[in-house]
Amino acid sequence: MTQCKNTKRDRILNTAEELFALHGYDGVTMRKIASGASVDVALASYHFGKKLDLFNAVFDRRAESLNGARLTALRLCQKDAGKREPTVEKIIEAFLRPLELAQETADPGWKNYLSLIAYVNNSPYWGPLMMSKIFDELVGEFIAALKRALPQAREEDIYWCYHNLSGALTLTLAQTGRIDKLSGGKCLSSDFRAAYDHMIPFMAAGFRQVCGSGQN
Amino acid sequence: MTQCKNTKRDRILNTAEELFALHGYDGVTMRKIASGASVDVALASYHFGKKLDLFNAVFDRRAESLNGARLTALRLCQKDAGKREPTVEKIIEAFLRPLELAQETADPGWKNYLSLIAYVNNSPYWGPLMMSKIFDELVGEFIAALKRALPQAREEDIYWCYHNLSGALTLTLAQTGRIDKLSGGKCLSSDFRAAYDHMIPFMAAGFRQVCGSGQN
DNA sequence: AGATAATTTCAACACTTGTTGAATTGTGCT
DNA sequence: AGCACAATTCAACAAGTGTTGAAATTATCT
Repeated sequence: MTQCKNTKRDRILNTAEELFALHGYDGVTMRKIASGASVDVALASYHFGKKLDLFNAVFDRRAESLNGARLTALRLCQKDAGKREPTVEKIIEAFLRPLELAQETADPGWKNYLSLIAYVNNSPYWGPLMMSKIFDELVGEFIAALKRALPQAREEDIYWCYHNLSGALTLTLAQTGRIDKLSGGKCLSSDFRAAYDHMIPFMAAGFRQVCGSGQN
Repeated sequence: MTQCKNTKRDRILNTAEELFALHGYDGVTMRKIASGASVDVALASYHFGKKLDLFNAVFDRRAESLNGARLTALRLCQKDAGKREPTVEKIIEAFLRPLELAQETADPGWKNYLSLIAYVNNSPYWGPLMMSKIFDELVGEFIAALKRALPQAREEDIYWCYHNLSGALTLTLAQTGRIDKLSGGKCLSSDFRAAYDHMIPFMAAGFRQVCGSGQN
């Protein structure tokens, strides 16, 4: 767990994380970051170099921890399944639940971080530059597991289904609050539990529909 | 259909559309727009006022046309269903197919516009400001239809399912090309037909799973 | 053709941007 | 204490920002 030291260096990272998630890379200035962190402008450059380097530092900071948690969840559900392959539902749950946990932490940094991931993943400019280096390996593991759970599926179908999953997840991470208004308050973007409790069976059913439903 | 006059005014709109979709509001300068449109900087201000007004003009330009097409598709599938309610699948298809058509137009403006919609919809800052005024009414129609098609569903479940649909759609519109790399070229973001052909049954199955499956 | 209005360019404004080098303060070590 | 080094601030830079008013050009109409 990334602890929340109150050094100026970490305050810069936290503020940058929050502002980049809300306004995107170009919508944030070094001065706003510095001001939000109650720090001189030059200090951010001193610690991180160029603005782009700071952006990358924010992006990388929680990556290992997050990937570790998700991979552990996958390994665990594979262990639970014994010799058989885990269910599609279990695999998807392993993919998603660690995010719910992160978002529910008291530290708002994780919420901001995941919102930043959503921003990057949905951006035609940043997506191709940033997503692969951090997430491709992990996603590959999950896709491999899904292929084994759906052995009769065509490979491309798996990828299209994953694309749907990734999109729904991305919008959830973004925390736009749109569903709050649409539903008239009946649903809340901040109710992560409800979001994932609905997403998991929804996505599992979609996978089975498109990829042919064996017993998994 | 918004025609593609080559007036300088329209060139400004088209270039702004393209750049806003790619880099977001703050990632684009009036000068880059002007330069891309081979036009003086001051002309954009002359025609549209402030930068934010230009952004709104781009956002509004194709809205009516798009909403009209989607509503027509909904009405048509309702007509086809006669006295019964249309299938969940048919409703979702009416929601999505007009977008595919738009993206497949020769004019790249529609692709850019929908990518811009994706940017706005996924942004915690812009989403709440811009999405409602244009899309709430239309979305309300579709959700009402889905409620009737799934009469035993709890209202909140419908909204959560719609949220999943909206997220997957958003990532598709964004055109990040991420699936291209992930799948090693087996899937292409630019293959809109394949994207929607997979999305429709996937989403319908998700809705039925979460919202209880009557005969619709 | 000539008058009027719409369009387009030019030049400039006040302000903000990221970044840097020098100066200052703080910290840890012996 | 004194020294080395990291952390932090200050001041300033050249470049880029949105916006505007006046001038110049083009279109429109009688």
